[in-house]
Amino acid sequence: MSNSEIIKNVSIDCIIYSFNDSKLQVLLVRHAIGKSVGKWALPGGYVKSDEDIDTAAVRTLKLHTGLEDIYLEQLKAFGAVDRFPNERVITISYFSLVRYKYVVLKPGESVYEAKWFTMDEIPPLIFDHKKILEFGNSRLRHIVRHEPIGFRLLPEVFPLLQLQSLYEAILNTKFDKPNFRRKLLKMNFLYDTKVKQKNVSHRAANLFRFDLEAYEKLKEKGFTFDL
Amino acid sequence: MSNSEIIKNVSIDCIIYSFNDSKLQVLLVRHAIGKSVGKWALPGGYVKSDEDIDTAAVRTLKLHTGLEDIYLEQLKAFGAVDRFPNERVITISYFSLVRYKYVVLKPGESVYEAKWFTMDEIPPLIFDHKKILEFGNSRLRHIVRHEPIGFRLLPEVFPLLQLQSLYEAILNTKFDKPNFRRKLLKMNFLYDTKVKQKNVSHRAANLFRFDLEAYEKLKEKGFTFDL
DNA sequence: ACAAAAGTGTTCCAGCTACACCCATGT
DNA sequence: ACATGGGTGTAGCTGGAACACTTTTGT
Repeated sequence: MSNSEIIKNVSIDCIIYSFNDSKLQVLLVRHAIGKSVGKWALPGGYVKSDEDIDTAAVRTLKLHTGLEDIYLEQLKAFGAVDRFPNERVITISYFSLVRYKYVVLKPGESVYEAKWFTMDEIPPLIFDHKKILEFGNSRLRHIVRHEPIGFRLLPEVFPLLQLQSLYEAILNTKFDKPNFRRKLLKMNFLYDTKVKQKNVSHRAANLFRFDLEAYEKLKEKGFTFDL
Repeated sequence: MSNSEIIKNVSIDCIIYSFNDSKLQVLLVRHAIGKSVGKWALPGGYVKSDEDIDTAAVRTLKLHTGLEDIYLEQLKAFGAVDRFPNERVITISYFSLVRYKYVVLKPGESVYEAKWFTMDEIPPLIFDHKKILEFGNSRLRHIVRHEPIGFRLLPEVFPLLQLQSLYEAILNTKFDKPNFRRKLLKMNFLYDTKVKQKNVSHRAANLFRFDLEAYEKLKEKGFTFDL
């Protein structure tokens, strides 16, 4: 335990998304202490006086998922006077995309259960966490169409159809398979590993990898991802 | 002066944009009291314990511009440990678009000068305000292409070419006049008032008005503005 | 008459949509 | 053999880019 103080008025909450079983999932925890014992909430915590807010978010994320070096972006600060009972706490929300299989759920301090939920299973949440989650969802839908971040939810190599289902699930649409394929390949940041799927009861697909470096170069040249 | 307390660890800073003389401008103020006397800064202030953060932003905006009911959106929280000297202050930045001619600059309390600057005239700023401003600029460039908010910087009625110059200035590009015109008109949220410009030494242009209601309806139907 | 900006018309072409079709692999 | 998804080809349409052209107003 660090010996540094916390800032009483500022907290962090993280929306942690993953993709499994063809569905978008979000990580929730049940509080083991404090006013909200037993209730579900977004994983969160306070900011320490000697750490940056981004560092606090990384710490929170690691605490609940064991993961570091993850896509993590600030979402929005929520600061209604009455959002937190009795005290004034402004929360800064973050959102994060993780690869489902890499996460080993381990309830951290002050939490006795951590669990993935699909969007139609979300239980009642404490405070304004439902609002935060909804805000995150709409941001996710937006950003996923304008930046190639969907890859962060998939294994490092993946068949194209899996990428397509991911987008279909998040955006709630259908894409034409041949056209989706061509469109993405033409963007030139998907590297064909030439490795094929194993043990599938149909023709094995080639596995692709997202080439971040190639994407960065394209972006410098004015390319913008748009789906 | 309100009798409510302020939250010591949380401040608000506003990036207030306007458009004049074919250029994007931003409002800066010079501090009259405190550690940064005489230095230029983004207009800001503290959050009171009995007001929402959005309310604090609206209050700050009104203090410096006299304006209410303005486009104002949260940008991002900045919370590096060392961003503020000696104390720990996390700031929540907002950005706002106003109509230049509606603003009467009146230095408020604790500020002895308020002034518009174009982007290539920005003086040194206190703390991390330069970083905040740059973040705001890139957000502005992004949002302006994906939501029709450019109108907030223009008079309520405007000729199309003025809209085009606005976009050209913000995005630093050139558009083809006929094509720009057709593209925007086809979107069906510009209402032709049929009123013409006066006293211009060339054919008078029709003045248009942004029809928010029409735009909202289009959005519901899945339309997305893209420039 | 001329300058300057408003506004219209039209050609050409890239890129997207829609859909038909063939390929590979496990049961 | 057939079901399932992988992957290619292509005809047709749409919308945007480029640019020529006409119109209106003030000096």
